[in-house]
Amino acid sequence: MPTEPRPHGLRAQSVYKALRRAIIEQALRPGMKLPEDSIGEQLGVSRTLVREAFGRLAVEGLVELKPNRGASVAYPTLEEARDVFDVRRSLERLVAETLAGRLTPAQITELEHHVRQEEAAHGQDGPESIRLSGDFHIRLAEMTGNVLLLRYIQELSSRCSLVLAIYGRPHSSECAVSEHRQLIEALKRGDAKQAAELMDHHLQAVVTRALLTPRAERDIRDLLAPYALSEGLTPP
Amino acid sequence: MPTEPRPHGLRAQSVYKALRRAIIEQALRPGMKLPEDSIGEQLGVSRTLVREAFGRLAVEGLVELKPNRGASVAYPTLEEARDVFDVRRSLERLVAETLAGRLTPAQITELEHHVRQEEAAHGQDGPESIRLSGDFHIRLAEMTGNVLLLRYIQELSSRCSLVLAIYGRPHSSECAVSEHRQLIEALKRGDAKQAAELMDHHLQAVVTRALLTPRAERDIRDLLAPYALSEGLTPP
DNA sequence: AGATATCGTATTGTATACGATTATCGCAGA
DNA sequence: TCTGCGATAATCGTATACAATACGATATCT
Repeated sequence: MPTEPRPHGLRAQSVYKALRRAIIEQALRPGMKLPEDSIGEQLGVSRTLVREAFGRLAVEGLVELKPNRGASVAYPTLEEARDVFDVRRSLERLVAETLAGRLTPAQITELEHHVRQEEAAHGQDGPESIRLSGDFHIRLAEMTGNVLLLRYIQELSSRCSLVLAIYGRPHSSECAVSEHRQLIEALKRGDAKQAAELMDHHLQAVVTRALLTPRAERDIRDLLAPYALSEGLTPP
Repeated sequence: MPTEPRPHGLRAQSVYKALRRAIIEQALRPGMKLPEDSIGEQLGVSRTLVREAFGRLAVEGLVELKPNRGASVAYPTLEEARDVFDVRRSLERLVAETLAGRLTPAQITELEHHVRQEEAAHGQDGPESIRLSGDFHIRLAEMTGNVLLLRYIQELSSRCSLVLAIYGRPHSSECAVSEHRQLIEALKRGDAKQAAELMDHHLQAVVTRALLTPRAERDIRDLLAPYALSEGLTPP
C-alpha cells in the first residue's frame, strides 16, 4: 500500500511530485527563489496548482513560505539539520525494533538484493548511488506496515537530502553498504536490541561521514549566513 | 519560538487554525463531510482559502482528501490508530531522553505548575481537562528546543484526539497525573533511561485506559468497516 | 553627494468564473 | 417493491481576474 496521495487533483499531484523531485535531486538548489508565475508557466499549469504544491512542500519542510514574499527552496540551518537527524534516528530505531524477527523470507531476499545493487553502484556515484542508499531505508520503513512511520521516514529522508546538499561533502555515498548488511543480519536473527543499536550507529556514522568532517570553507559561509541575512545581504 | 506558521497568507492561516481547532475539539466529528462552499461561507472566505487549509490538514492527517469527492474529517482505522501511538511513543521517548538532566529550574517550575493545574481540573472533565493533559506533552516537546520534534508531537497529538474521539471511552481523562509527576522526577534526576521508560509506559497506559477496554459495540463497527469499505459502502 | 520621498513594476493574496465530475432524485419497467 | 436509468443539482478542479503588498528606481530636497 503506497503512501496516500496528498494533493487534491491529479494534476496538482503531478506538480507536487515534479517540484519535490526537482528539489531532492537538487535541480532546484536550497535557498533558490520560486516565483509562482514562472514555475507554473514552466510546468504548464496555473499559479493555483503551484501554490497548492508549495503548501504541501512547506509542511514537509522542503520549501519555505514567507508571507507576501513567496516561496523558496528551504535552506535548513545547522540546528535544523541536527533536529532532522535526531528525529530520524529515533524513528529508524523504531523501524529496526519493529522489523526484528518479523521479516518474511521474501522481504529478506528483497533487502539482500537491494544491498547487492548498492554494492554494484558503489564506485560510480551518479544520482543513482545516492538514491539507492536512501531507498534502502524507505524499503525498511515500508516493511513495517506502519503507513505513518513510512510517511515520516520519507519526509525526513527528503530533508536529509536538502541538508546534505547544503552541508554535505560532494561525493559522499552517504550509507556504508556493510552497515546495511550487518543490519539485515540482526533483523534476521530477531535481535531487536542489536538491530536498533546498529541502525543508530549507522545513522550517526552517516552524519559524521557526510557532514561533520569536511566543512572547512562551508562552515564560514554557514556561520556567517545569519549575520549576512540580518544585514539584508543575500548569500548566493 | 513557536512552530513556523505554515499557510501562505494571514487569512489562510486563520482558516487553517479554525478548522484545526474545530476538528480537535470535535465540533467537527470524524467522518463528517466538509464541503468547500459551505465551510467557506461559514468562515467568510472563498473556497480558495478553504482548499488551502484542507491541503495542510490532509498532510497532518486530520482530514481525508478523496479526488473529486471532496474532504472529510479523517476517520482513522484501528490500524492507523495503532500506528499513531507507536510513532508517538517512539518520539516521546526521544523527548524524555533529550530532556533528562537538562531542564532549567524555570522549566521544572513550569512543569510542576502545570501538573498542579491538571490535578485541580481532575474532577471536572470539560474540554479543559483533556486539553491540559495534552498540553503537558506539548510543553515537554517545546523544551527540547527541537522544532521538528515539536511539530511531529503536535501532529501526533492532534491525531490522537481524533482517535480518542472515535474509539475512546467518553470521559477518560487520558493522562494520569501521577505518571506526569513521576516523569518530572526522573527528568530532574537526569535519569534518561528511567524517564524514557516512564514515558513509554505512560503512553502505553493511556492507550489501554482510554481505548482498549470498552469498545463492545464500537468493535463491531470497526471490524466491519473494512468489509463495508471494500464494497464501496460508506459507514456513517 | 547623501538621504528621503514617490512612483512603477513585479509578485503575492484572494475571489470569482467555468467546465468537469459526482451525487441525488424521480420515474419507468420488471 | 425493487432495480436500472436519465436529468438535475451539488460539488470539485483549474484558470483567470482583481486587489494588496513589497521591492527597486528615479526624482527631489538639503
